[in-house]
Amino acid sequence: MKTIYSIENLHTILSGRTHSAFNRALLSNFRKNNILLTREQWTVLGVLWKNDGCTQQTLANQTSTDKPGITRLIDNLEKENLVERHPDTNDKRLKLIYLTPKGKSIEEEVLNVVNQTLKEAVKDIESERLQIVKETFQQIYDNLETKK
Amino acid sequence: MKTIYSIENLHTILSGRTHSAFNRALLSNFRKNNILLTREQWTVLGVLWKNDGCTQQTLANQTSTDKPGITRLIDNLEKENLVERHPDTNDKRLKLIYLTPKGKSIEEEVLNVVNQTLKEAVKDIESERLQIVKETFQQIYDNLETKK
DNA sequence: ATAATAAGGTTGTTTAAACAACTACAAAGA
DNA sequence: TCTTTGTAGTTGTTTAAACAACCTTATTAT
Repeated sequence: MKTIYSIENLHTILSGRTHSAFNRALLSNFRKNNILLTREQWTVLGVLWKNDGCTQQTLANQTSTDKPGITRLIDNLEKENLVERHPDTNDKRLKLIYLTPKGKSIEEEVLNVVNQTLKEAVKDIESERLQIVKETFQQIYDNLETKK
Repeated sequence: MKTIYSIENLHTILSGRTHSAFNRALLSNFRKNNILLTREQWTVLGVLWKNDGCTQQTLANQTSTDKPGITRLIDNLEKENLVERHPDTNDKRLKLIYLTPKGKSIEEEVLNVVNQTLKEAVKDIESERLQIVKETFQQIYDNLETKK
């Protein structure tokens, strides 16, 4: 069983250490700007800012969160008055999630902080290398998910 | 404010989607082999297999887990009879974590499943590109952590 | 038309991440 | 010596990940 790369280094990549660091940095930058959101909550809002009024299932698909996760994220976003659940009148199974005025109003501020944090993260890294990272991560994701 | 790469794609990388997929795949492969461990528990055991009897603080440093996290991981590993806490006689603050015979015995089996899962993950990906991913992730991690 | 199947959401449970607050002990300084 | 400071570990809380079980409503098949 020949090993052409270091398994340990690989595991370090996939273990989520850098992902956690990004999460911490983003949360810290949110707090500095008095934004009381988590990364996951922001991700949900990010979908809604482009596609207001979509279903929870759509949110689940577009954020790679499972259905129970979306239920709880929406619960918390509702408590903060950022979104509202509107039952669909045609299909009573569906709940359409709409941004409140408050939810709409924070878009620019939040995106600024997100972009700023991403810039910090990739400081001094060539875009060609980022492109390779992006493609490789997509391929790893496909390798792991499509075989099921 | 010029954007030379897609912020959205970047966020997808750093959001942890691929990391979660790897976690799921590893857990699934563990279950198929009747190994009742999580990725985090395995990571702790991985340190102990090389450095049995180290302190919880060492485990925290080497696994990028915070101290409360290690406390609970060790709690669970102790319940499964995989490790034991031994208070240090010289420095009464320290607790040295030792593998039990059971904890030692599963090393080969667990590492086989981990390696197998890593191979699935990076199937058909050139090692040069993995190297770039590794280096880039290290740099992102440094960018985010060293500025604090 | 009715039964079976599928889809959308919710609830419950375990494990982990992050952070604050705390206890116990050790080391350093006055 | 005694006080201060630092280190190691624990407990508590909120949020999220994963997964199973469940309820309700739609759709499909017979």
